[in-house]
Amino acid sequence: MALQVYNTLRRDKEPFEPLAPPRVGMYVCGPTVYGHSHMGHAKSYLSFDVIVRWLRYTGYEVTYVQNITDVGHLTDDADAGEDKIIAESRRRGLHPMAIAELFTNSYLDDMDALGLLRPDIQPRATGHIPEQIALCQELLAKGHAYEVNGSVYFDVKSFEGYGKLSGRRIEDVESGARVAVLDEKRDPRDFALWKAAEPEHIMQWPSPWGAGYPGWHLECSAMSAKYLGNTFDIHGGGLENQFPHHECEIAQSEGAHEQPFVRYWLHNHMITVNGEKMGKSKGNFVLIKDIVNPDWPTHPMLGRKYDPLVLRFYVLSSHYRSDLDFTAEGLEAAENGLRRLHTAVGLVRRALERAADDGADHGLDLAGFRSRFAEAMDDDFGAPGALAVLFDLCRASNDLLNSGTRLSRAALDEIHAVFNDLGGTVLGLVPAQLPQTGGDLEDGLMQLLIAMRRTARAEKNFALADQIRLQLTELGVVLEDTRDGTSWRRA
RNA sequence: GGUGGCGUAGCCAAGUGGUAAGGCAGAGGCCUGCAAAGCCUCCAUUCACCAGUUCAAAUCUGGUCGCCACCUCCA
Repeated sequence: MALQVYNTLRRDKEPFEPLAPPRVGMYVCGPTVYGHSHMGHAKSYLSFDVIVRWLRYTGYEVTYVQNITDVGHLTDDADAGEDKIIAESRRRGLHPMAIAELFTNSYLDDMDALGLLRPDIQPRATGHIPEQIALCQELLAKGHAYEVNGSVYFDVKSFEGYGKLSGRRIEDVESGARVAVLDEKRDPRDFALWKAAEPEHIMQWPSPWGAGYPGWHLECSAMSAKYLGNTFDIHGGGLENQFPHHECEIAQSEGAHEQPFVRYWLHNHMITVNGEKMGKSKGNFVLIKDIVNPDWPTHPMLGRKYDPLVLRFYVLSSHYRSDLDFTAEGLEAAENGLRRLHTAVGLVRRALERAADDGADHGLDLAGFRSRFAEAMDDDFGAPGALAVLFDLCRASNDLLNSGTRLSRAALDEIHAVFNDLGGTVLGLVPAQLPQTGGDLEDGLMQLLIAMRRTARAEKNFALADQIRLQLTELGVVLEDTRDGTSWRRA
């Protein structure tokens, strides 16, 4: 079955047919860097990470662009309020660019920890002011925008497609109910492309309309066009950005370029925490560092830190297009599930270490596992179903390795390759180095203790053998006796 | 109020017309000096509820109830 993707534009799954295969242009709305990344970011970027990985695994040459927003989004609404980065810079007494730098680095650290592939291009909004001004001019020239008092607004009524992504008819988008209407706008639904800056506004740039700064939505239209062209294949982002952000992007891009903007719109659904919406205003968001960074204070809800891959497993255990409730229990279950996967892979790797060229074949239908996995992923990137296939393979593989059959190196290599390809390359859950083992010294000491225990057991000195094992357990180290010898891991 | 989505076992979660994947938790067994890990067996006659279409529905249609998201900063 060929890849099917759910396209928000059509509200249905459809076959994925890129503009110029095998090339795929993909743009995902990146973070506004004014705070540390939270679970919402984890879900979104993890989802698109696996989407990119699957596209590449199946042969597409993906150019993955993800912006870094370091200016322009306001605390309030499109027309009033303060730039969030400037607000944070005031709180911390740092220059806005220092804030952007600080949280860009924080973001990248978190994403690296979770094993995300870096996007091919990560353009900054402040690095693309000329492109944004040019787009603004284009829209003015085409009659889609107008200038008032040094600000430029998009004329929503001039673009008939406005509302096609979010399913809103333009008449329904009644602004003014909650947003104070600015007198200078012709229509309350019009949105800012360029805002005139007060003299004291720190982040401002010269423009044909005077000193100012770009509006909310402009950067994504300008930067996606620069790096992916006026029409490209995939645009991803969080569901909450569907309206108004993505709707406005479409208006800007199609208004300026007069050709379709994006072929497939993909939206990931949201994170809740203990059943409640996670939001800035609720103050209940859980940071990625809360969960995985050992140098960060422990979150009271969690009590301890987790391997970053546990978080990855947790997110991938639900579909990107369904809501995910974040709970301590869920994280615990994810940790156990991930361990099961890692145990199975570890078993194969240990067997591989002492495998010989001769030996039995595995007798498994590995092609069958691969094709079932592909079927799940090809159905709108169904990671949960793909994971289930991997667990079936775990059972089959464990069973085989515990059965006493001596498998040939080639047979073990083949099993290992499936775990590596599907669990590692595609899902990013199987690292080259399994997390159970420590450094060289640690492992050396463990081998010493394991050898001493082996001697004790050989001499039937079970009291000593148990003492070693029990005291290690208290230290958080678990010993496992297998037919290939004793291994250890952190509890 | 407008728009969109969801409701599957104790929990998480696949499945979108052909007779309920997988994970966690739980029970029993095997293995083990004892464990741990692993393996085997069991764990939803049933998919919020009510009608309807069909040989056949968790899957389609209509209705009811409940939950959520967006419309306002958020991934």
